[in-house]
This record gives sequence, structure tokens and C-alpha cells, in this order.
Amino acid sequence: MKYPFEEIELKWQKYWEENQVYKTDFKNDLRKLFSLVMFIYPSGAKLHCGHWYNYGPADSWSRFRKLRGDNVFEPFGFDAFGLPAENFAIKSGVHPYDSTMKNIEDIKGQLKRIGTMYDWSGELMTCSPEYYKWNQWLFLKLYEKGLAYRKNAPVNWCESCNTVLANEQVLADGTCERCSSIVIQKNLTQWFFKITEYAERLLDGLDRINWPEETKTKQRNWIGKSTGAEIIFKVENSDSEIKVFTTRPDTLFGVTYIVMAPEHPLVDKLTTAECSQKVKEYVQNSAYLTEIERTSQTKEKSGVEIGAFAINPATGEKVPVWIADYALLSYGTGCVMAVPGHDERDFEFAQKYKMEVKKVILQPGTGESDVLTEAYTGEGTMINSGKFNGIRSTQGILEVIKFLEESGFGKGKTNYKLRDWLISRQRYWGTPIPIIHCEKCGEQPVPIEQLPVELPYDIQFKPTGESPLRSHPEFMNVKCPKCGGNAKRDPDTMDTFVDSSWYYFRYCSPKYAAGMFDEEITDKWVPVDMYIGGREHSTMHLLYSRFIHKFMFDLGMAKTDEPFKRLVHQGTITNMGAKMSKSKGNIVIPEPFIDKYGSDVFRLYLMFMGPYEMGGDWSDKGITGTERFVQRIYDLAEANAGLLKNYPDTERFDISHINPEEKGLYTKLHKTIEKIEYDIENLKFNTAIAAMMELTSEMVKHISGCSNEFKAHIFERMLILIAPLAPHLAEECGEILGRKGTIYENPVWYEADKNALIDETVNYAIQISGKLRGTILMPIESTQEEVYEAAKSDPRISKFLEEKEIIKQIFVKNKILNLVVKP
RNA sequence: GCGAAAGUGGUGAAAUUGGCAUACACGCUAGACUUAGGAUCUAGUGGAGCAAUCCAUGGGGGUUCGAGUCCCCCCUUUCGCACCA
Repeated sequence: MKYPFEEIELKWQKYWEENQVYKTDFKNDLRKLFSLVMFIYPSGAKLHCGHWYNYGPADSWSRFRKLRGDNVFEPFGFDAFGLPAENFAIKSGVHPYDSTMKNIEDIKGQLKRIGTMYDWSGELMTCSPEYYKWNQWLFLKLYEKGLAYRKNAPVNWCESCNTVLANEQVLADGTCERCSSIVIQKNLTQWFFKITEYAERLLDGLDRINWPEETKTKQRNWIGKSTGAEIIFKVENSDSEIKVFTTRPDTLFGVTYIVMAPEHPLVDKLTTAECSQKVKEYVQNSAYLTEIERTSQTKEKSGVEIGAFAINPATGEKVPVWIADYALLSYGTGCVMAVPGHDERDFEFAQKYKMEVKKVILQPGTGESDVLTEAYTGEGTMINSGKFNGIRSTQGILEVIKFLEESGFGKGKTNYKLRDWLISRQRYWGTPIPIIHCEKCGEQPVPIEQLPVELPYDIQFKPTGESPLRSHPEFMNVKCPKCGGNAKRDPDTMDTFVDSSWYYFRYCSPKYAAGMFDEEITDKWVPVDMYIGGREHSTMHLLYSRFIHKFMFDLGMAKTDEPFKRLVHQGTITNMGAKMSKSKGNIVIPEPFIDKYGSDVFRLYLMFMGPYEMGGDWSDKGITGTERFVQRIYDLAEANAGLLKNYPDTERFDISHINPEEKGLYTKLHKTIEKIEYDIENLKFNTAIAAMMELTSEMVKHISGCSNEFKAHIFERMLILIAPLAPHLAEECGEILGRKGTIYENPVWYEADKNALIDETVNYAIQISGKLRGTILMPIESTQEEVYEAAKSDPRISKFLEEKEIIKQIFVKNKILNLVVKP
């Protein structure tokens, strides 16, 4: 009979749900396993194959662990705040709340068809006040500790859309994603979280978690630690000082000019009257470039002199001060000491503007008088550096720092590329920032007992560039919590990455009202043991949550200081070479395939396509392969209906007491058990399925020659092996075969019988001088002599040995015999 | 430019440690059963050659009895980061 997937998938999904098979008992934390996939943004585009590729295999892994005896918690929820819903509202007039609720309903329906073990009692959505209340609480805690603060900062601004854009909405060429006009930088007062305070701990923690090396490397690069010195340059005829950061204090004697970022606050003050016109033009010009444009290496460097001179603290020499947009205000001190002799960028700039190049590090193997034709950035001996002459540059770094510290002109300093996290958005559909601005008392936190600050439903969606909340008087006008006078709420909302930086805690007690989460549970159930999601979050979500988690640890609310013990990235499924996205119109939806083949076949196919962490371009070409495979298993079960009712399970068989067909199957089965254990644990689903296919083929061929007791043994184990990969199929076949109880209510895993893993004979590869000339079947553990004799007497091999002298034999037991002959 | 990953049949891909390259599938070819086949089953299927054999893991060197796997150089693709002083 054709495998009736429609009926049975519904039947088992209903059964699992009604019997609460996947409900987690938090009281039992023995062998607890928190298995998590990144929650979904409920967009109108709904679930596509990429989502399935994330959730299906992740669920198979969790199911495998459940069968092995782990107490698995696998929750799901919705990352429900965010820009797309609001943009949709601007276009269509549908309120973000309404569209989001509808999308969540739709997606939930789609999700249920996968047949996952989600414990829906953990379900949450970030847009509900009972969730975002705790975002606000978190904000206030950070505020209290000085880790949330407001400052003026440059942001992306589209003059045509009249709004702030997230970095992700600015295309690589510096234009607006929506209207293609140029995006400029504009200074606005914004809220930040001080993630930089945690930079060192964020680096340290990476050494203690089981994450892909590529992701750890990305985070390390993103944090971008570099050590060097901060050096003070006095300014001639001024009481101002210019501070620079450098990783090469050993090149201090080679400084020939200073570069400041055009937006540097000292620029106005230090610019002389003669230069002011040129400087003003330059500053204005660079404001129209995006950071992306400014920092693109293809652009030629440019700059102007501001007329001031700085004094080199080591030499007393005066050097000109320039502004140039290759200096970034956001890194280091925003000022650079330029050493054209030993820095490529400074060299390029000095060439263009005809500035002096001083050689202070001697490249090994070159002479002092050799002229530099390019910057030498390596190590060497210090020259032209006063009392430091002759010192190796690596040592010189330390010596110069010592000199700076003693003379008060600077100090050793560590710098990070990581910037503070800008969390305010001039948007409606997010968590309101719980701050009240009072003209008299200034910035006032909303008292905790007044949380949540609820997002009003009635609101005007117009892309005005201001938060829509600002034009909602009932929301905006409040009394100051301190003086009771009239005051205004902060009109901004939080970045949705705040929501996702602690949601895994909340899953354990989504309805908890006495705090962010029930620590009695999270103390035992957090951290997440397995986290599966895409690479695109390597430096965003995955860094933010590590930061927030460490903060929770500092508050005493988390027992560990890392949120995700083990991390795996599934590969990206592309379509026609491009990542699936609604705007590209290349989304592949799963429904047609589930309708045609069923959920298990589709899940199997996704896992069978290739290595899980690799992904690839979508094609449904091979799906019939997994369809046939499922049908063969179903046929086998039907042909042996009731078997397990009539024949009890035998734990193991003695190989010497079963017939050859049974023996072959027995060995195959137990080898398959071992392979599948290794493969699924390591998310190598494709080879696990291949192994199951092999086992199934062997069963189809040989099962009729087996005793009923033996059949019962193999079917019982085969069901358990396929259960994580095709859960509906396994339950149904179990029922057909007359198995006692359902699989997932009574999880069990069978260990491989080690005795069955050893073959009695092995196929030796016989090589002559490294070339394969034949194979011979030998009893296991044969000696070199025995194999050699057998090889010599085999005509296929002996003909290569005629009149040849064997000068060496290489023998690898149970594998290979290589006879090296004289050429 | 820097960093990471990858390159194996017509296609998706296997190959825990240096030890029989191409498992498992898709597709294709032939046959069987069929009114029929986009069903099922059986056999075959890296390339060249009648054959013995030879050649094949992006290209070129090397180490080794033996290299898809280790080392060096180069090419291509994908993804990150992109003047970070």
C-alpha cells in the first residue's frame, strides 16, 4: 500500500499534542538538555525551505538525544517586533499588531506540519507587554549600572525617506534600500548599551564554549583588540592636547604629521583663520559620504591642513596637523600620528601631499641610507630614534611606552574596534524606552512599579523621520516621577536585538510575573546546551546575547556567564544562486512538497541533500529517493504486521548460533547503530540516512530468511534508528508491527553489540609498489606471512611478481599488503 | 587588501586515523511485469581502450612503500571584514 502520509502525520501530531508527549518537566533536571533554534521573525513571507532546513534537522538531533535518555526542552517563539511590520503598515495601513498576530497564526500552522517536539507551553512573543516589560526592566538595570547612556552619534539618514536607517538597510554602495538615494550621516542623540565595557570578557569567554572556530574568529575580529599606546602631542601656541592611539609607539621618532578625523571636536578650535574656509568645505563634504564610502579602500585618500602644529613629545619637533577622512572618529582617539615610513596608509597620504618620510626602523638586510620606496611595516632595529637607537623594534615598543609613562606624555593602552551598541530606533513597533525627560529634573527612569510602558495601539504611521510615538500626546505627556511636573516620555523604541538577547531565559517561564524569569528553573536549565541557527547572526545577535548574559551573571541572575554552550550553523539554502528573500521573489515554500510527499519525506530529503553545515542551491531532483526509501520501510512494516506483538524482544544474539542471512543482517544492524549514533550526534544527517538506506536494502533482501525472534530484534531496533529522522513514519510502523507503547512516550536507545562489529574475514588490498593489483579475502587477524603466501599464489598478483625482486613489504593488519619491487 | 570555508562522476555528494577513490541517492541505459508508466523490480553506469592495461579528486611541485587526505606555490568560487592607526 502507498504510504498514507496525510493520515498518519496528522494522527501522530494530534496524538503527541493530546498526550503532551513533549512537555518538559522542569523539576527533573537530571540530564537536562536545552535544545534551541533561533526564533523566527513572523514576516508575511511565512515559512520557507530555509526555515525547514533549520528546524527539521535540529529537531531530529533533539529527538535523537531524547531517545538516548536526555530530558529535552525544545521551545519555540516569535521575534515579533521589527521594522518590516511597520513598513508594511506604512504601505498598506494594516496595523503591525494585527499583521503580526496573523503571521504568527499562519506560521504556527506551518510549523506544526514539520512534526517537531516543541513544547508550546514555552511559547512567547516579544511584542506582548508581559515580555517587553522585562526588556524595559533590563534597560533600567543597565541604566542603573551606568551601562545604558545617551550620547550624540552619527547615524544613517535618508533625506528622501526622511528617516533613520539601520546599517542593514544601507546598501553596499551607500544608497537607501528603499528609494536608492544617497544615505548621509547625521548626528542625533541616541541611546547606547556599553558593550565595550565587556570587550575583554567577551573575548575570554570564547575559549570556553563549543562553537565553530569560524564564528569565534569572526567575533574576535569584530571585537578587534589591539594593544599599543596612547600618546599626547601638545599643540603649539595652544593649551589643547592631541591624543593619538598607536600600536607602534616604537615609530614615534618617525612621525611627520598628525591626522584628525574631520568631525573631531578639536578641529574647530585648532583651525587657523587662513585654513578655515578649506577646512569647512572638507568637513561638509565628508559628512555627505557614508561611513562605507569613506572607509572603502578604493577611494583615494584626501585631507587638508588646518594650520596648527603639534609637538612630538620624543623629539620636541613640530609637525603639521591635518584632517583627513581616513581617520575615523569612532576608533581610538580619532587622531593618528602619521609615520609614513612605516605605515602604508600614511605613506600613500604623504606621497600625495609631498610630506616628509622618515626612516626609523631598519629592515633586516637593508642599509640605513637605502631610500624607502614603500612603507616598511615589519620588525627591525630602531634608528634615528635618539636614545632608543639599536634596540629591536619589538622591545622598543615597551621601552617607548616606559618613556612616555615616566615623562607623562602617554601610557600603554588597549583598544577595541567594538563600539557601543546603539539601541534606540525612531520607530513605533518596538519596546518603548522607559525614560522620562523632565525639563527640571532631566532624564528620569520610569519607576519599576510603573512598568510596562505600554505601546499605544492607535498611532499614525507616517515616515516623518521621528518616532511615530512622538505625535501621540497621551503617550508622550506624563508627570515627572521625581518632581511631579509635566514631562515627556522618550519617544524611541529599542532595537529588536535587545528582545532576542535574553529570550532563552524567558522560555523557561514565559508567563512568570515576578521577574524576568523564574530563576529557580533557569538556574538549572540555562545555559542552552545546543543552539542551531544561521551564520548571519555571528556578530550581531550572538554577540549581544553573550553581553547581556554576562550582565545577568553579574546581577546574580544567571549561574553561568555564557548563554550557548554548543553552537551549530546550518548552511544556507539558496535558490538560483541567491539567498531566499521575498523581495527577490525566489522563496521556495515547503507546502507543495509536503502535500505531495509528506513531512517526513521532505525532512529526510533536506537532511540527505548534503552536509548540514554547508547548505546549497535548492533543487527537488532527488526527493524521489527519500520517498522510495520511506515506502520501502513502510512496506517492510506492513509485510510483518503484528510481529512485535507475537515475538518478544531478544536483547542479543550469539553470532555463532544464527544462520548466515541472520548473521549478515545482525552485523549490518549493529554497525548501523554505531554509525548513526556518531553521525546524528555530529549532525551528519546525510550519511546517517545513507546508512539507514543500506540497512533497509539488506533487510528487504534477507529478512525472509530470518527467524521470527530475529526479525523482532531487528525491527525493534530499526524503528528506533529511524525515529529521530522520520518520527511519524517510525511511530506508525511501530504501531503496525504491534510495538508496545509509542516511541516518544517511552524513549529508548539500543547500544550496538560490540561482538557483532568484528568481521570474521577482511578484504586485503594487495599493492605492488603502491599500485593496487587485486584484493584477497583473508580471515581476520591473519599474519603478514599468511597474507603474503595467499597473495603470491593468486595469479592476478603473481604475474606482477615474475622475475621481480621484492625489496620491502609494508603490512597494515586487516587492511593492506604492499610489496615493493625493484624497478 | 585581510580573514574564513570550499573545489571529487552527467547531478547532490561519501571517504573518523595517510591504506581498495566515487558509499548512499538522483539521473541515464538495458531488461522484466504491464493497455499504459512520471509505478515497481532486476542488471549496468568515472573516462579511454577489443583487451591486458592506462588515466582520473581545480592546476603545478614535494614528502611517503602509499596522498582526495600532509607540506609549498598558483588558480577559481562562496561568505565575512573592509583605511581599525
